[in-house]
Amino acid sequence: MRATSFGDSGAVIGVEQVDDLAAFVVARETGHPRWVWDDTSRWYAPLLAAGVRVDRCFDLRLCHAILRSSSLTSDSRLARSRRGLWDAPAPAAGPVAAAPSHSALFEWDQVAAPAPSVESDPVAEFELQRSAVAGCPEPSRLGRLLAAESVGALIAAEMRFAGLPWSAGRHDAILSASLGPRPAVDGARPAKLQAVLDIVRQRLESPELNPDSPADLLRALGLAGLMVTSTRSWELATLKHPAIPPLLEYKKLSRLLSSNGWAWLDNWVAGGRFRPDYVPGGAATGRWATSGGGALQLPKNIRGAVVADEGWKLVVADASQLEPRILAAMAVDRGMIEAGSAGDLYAGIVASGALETRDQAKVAMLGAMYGATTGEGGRLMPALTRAYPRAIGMVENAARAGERGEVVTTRLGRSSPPGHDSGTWNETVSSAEAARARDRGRAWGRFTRNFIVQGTAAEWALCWMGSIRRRLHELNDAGALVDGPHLVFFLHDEVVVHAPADLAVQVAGVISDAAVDAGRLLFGQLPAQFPVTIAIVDNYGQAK
DNA sequence: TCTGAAGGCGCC
DNA sequence: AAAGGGCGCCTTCAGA
Repeated sequence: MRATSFGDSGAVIGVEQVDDLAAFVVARETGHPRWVWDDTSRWYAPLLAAGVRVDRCFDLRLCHAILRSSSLTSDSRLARSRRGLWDAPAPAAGPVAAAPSHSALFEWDQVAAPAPSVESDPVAEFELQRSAVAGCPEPSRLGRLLAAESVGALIAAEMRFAGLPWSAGRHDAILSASLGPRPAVDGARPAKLQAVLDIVRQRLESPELNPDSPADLLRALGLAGLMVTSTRSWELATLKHPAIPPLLEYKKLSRLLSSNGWAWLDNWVAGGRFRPDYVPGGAATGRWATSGGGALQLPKNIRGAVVADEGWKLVVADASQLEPRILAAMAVDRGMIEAGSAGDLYAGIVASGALETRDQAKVAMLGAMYGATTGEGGRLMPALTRAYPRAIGMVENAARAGERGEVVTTRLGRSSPPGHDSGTWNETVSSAEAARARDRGRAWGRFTRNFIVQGTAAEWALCWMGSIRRRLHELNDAGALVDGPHLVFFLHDEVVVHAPADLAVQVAGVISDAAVDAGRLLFGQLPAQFPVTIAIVDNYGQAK
């Protein structure tokens, strides 16, 4: 493979043939280059396997996706170019692969860019991206986003490499306690699940009932005189009938078995580690997704199986009330920022006299960010709007923009996907069609309303993690990644660090300091607080 | 027999 | 008690 070096002046310093990737990277890493590559996991996974860490990178595919749709770069050559190879979705990680045999690898400092040539050529793509950023109205903001997105990709690869410490024994104990022992035959119902089902069948007088089939269950409920339009748990819970409690219990247990039962354990845990396939930028808002293993839906009732190694601790941290705080800061709503300054934002809203109870404050804020129109959330909106016109005005504007088919943009510059075609609304003749078009428009408005908040919160989280990573590296700059404290889990506004016990308190400090860093990266000197709640525990189930 | 949609539910 | 945003995964079920 080939590597091209750029210098500060923007000139190409040299092009080299690379035979041993790991040795090549190790030799240059002391100069703190930024490694530019087409896909982080593809290049970094083999490096990690070879015991090599890198500080900084630039992930061309992830950054291309941001620049392709950002409203800040809509005039760029990149945004106007036809969709191509760089617009393809992330390749699935799969097993840790052998070193790639083609494409190119680059290091970069600060460069200016000549014109691109071949579409699939990473050098051309890199230069196209650099010119898009340089020519946009907010290059430093967008630059921070691209750096944050890229460091996220490094972290995703490192977390997959390190794995989440997982005790198969504890997991089995949790399953056995609620479901009964693992059945000898795969696919058979465990004893306790079967026992609960027997009671349901008996009380519904429906011995053949398949409780996993909504249609069949609906039929059986109807025959028992229970009129209900769906089999959702919350709807069933409103019914008074002796079959309902065991049925709800069955649903809970059955969910545990099918999603995180023994089959999941067999598939996803090996050598005491759970290694999810993280997909940075997997959601349109910039949130991560995962592919396989359902890592972002890890149920609370099995988190006790996440157990620190002997002599190690889990440092679990989550950002408190992140999204409303993000909204307050992006809108520069001084009143709402002030409400969050003493600790509990919702309590602060009550203290300001805007609403009566903490519960009201919470429901109203969620309603504002999600677009509640009815229910308590909808009813409380006028009071909330009076108290915090800037913050609420910001999400309202985002909603209206979405309804008009316009794009909205996060703090650092990630834009929403192209919206619905607002033109069809006026052109439709049938009133039913017009109503559908209006509903679609409003649904899109709820999406764009939430997009600016969720997307900016995702940016904050990336900056937070990036800073945690850098600070942890300072605690362990000589050893291998897993010899010192390292990130092992990320869940939108929550992180878990696996740390030697004697460093756990220091790690907690790192995580708090990093939250301050993240606030500054997004909002400068604005006095917005982003407090984190931290627990030092032996297993994840003990946190919160 | 395979595939995709729908119903449902776990997480934030 | 229920409603608003983002996801992934499991099961059933209808259609090719």
